[in-house]
Amino acid sequence: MKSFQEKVFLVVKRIPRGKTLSYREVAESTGYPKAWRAVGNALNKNPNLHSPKFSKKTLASKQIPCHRVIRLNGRIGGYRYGAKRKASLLKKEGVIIKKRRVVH
DNA sequence: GACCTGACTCAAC
DNA sequence: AGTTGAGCCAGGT
Repeated sequence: MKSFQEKVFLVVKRIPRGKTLSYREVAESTGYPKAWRAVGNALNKNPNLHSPKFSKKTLASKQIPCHRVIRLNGRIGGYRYGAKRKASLLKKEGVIIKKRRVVH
């Protein structure tokens, strides 16, 4: 039985480039529709972020694209290395951001 | 097992 | 539009 956070990582991993998912969507995909809080928690401990290789300058997370997970209202939300980086990362992938909000 | 944390969400103001 | 309090949940202490 995979732990909850492993499922989260799995779901996040298969988010296609240029697309975003809300924490709630991710939670639902894992089978825990109301565990969005825990989703954020899981991403915070994301193994990807623990890897020094990907810190600071290297934005792209090849393992887990945690930057594609945003808030329900379209706002960026949080990011271990700052929401700004998350936003620029998203932009680079083709996501349109206006006034710190993601546009569908 | 109880208590605290947090990259969340919702409703109300 | 920004803040606040309550509700939510897995994981760590």
